[in-house]
Amino acid sequence: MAKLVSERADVIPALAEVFREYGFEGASLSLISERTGLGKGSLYNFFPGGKQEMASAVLKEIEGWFTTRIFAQLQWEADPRVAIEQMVEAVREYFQSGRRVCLVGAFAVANTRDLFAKPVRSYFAVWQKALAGALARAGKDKESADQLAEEALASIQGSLILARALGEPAVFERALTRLLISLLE
Amino acid sequence: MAKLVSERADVIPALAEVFREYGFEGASLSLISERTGLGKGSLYNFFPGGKQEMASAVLKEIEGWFTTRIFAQLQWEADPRVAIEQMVEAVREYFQSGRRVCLVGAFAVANTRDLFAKPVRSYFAVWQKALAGALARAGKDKESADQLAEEALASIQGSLILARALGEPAVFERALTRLLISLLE
DNA sequence: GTCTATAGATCGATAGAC
DNA sequence: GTCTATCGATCTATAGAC
Repeated sequence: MAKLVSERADVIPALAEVFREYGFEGASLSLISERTGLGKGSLYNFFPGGKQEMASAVLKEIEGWFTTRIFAQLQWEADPRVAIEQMVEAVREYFQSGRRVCLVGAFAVANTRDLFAKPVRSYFAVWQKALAGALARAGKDKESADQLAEEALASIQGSLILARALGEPAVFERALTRLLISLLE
Repeated sequence: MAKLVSERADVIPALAEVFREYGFEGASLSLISERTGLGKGSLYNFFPGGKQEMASAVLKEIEGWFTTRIFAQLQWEADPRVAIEQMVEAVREYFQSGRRVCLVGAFAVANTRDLFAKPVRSYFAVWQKALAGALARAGKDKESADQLAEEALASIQGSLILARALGEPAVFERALTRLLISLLE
């Protein structure tokens, strides 16, 4: 055991960072090779489908992270208010207080959007449904739960963009603070 | 007069559409040539700085559109509530009810972000300031005006992403409806 | 399994005929 | 001023040595 990089899963975090920083098209194979420390041969050994399979693997890992850390709590945590608080904290941590861009959001508007339309759609749809469910269990009627969840996701995505555009991560922090209040009131 | 395409300004709308659809890197010169109907020679005659100058020209035109149609009203319209209503309508129209992506937002998170950081920052900063000013004139205190304006921009950007990701332009429409209410209440 | 070398295509940009 | 032809660089992906 204790191998540094010898399994497919080991390179995915590095892949994710490269795609986040450079986007799908901007992340060239030479750059990926450099940042993962793997030659192109090794990369194609792990991902026979090439760059597209690498990006798909990253999206799958992201979906896994959110499922474990956020969606599952929203669905199964006994106290939905606690689950919502944990969601906001996990989101703050994941996006590094507004310094990290959302790869799924970026893929949603990029020109490569059709390549990843299904996982992108699923990511937001599952999140919206899980959050709306928790809000409903917290006492909201179905209609406003659906609407609040939709607003929440849009607020997270929008404040990430605004924070990045203005060079002010605090915009993201403020949005999360308001979000917590509006979801729990 | 009545020339079809014989001035620099005539090709900018087509350029804007290509950049919106394919992003900066995805918009290749061959594609741009095809969509504008101009050979590369002509393109470089209009834009000696190449693709980067084309994108800058597009950003400048976008800034001009928003300045005329939105920012100016927010600043100078006698009734700030009327200006805000007009803003929401202009935004709905501009983004084609959620079917059109925001190029400035896309440039803010793309890997080319440093290339256009200044105009991107300016676009959002000026908008936020103009909207906050109108809200203040409508009776809000400065602090909540600033915050509301920030929320509004994030909501527009976020709902555009969400609408695109889910394939549901209605998400954007709903966000605008809520926005109008929250800004005028 | 991992590397280097390179194929084959396309990129942004330029040169030169007209 | 607009085109075509083409440059050198870079891209994804593959082949083959080890």
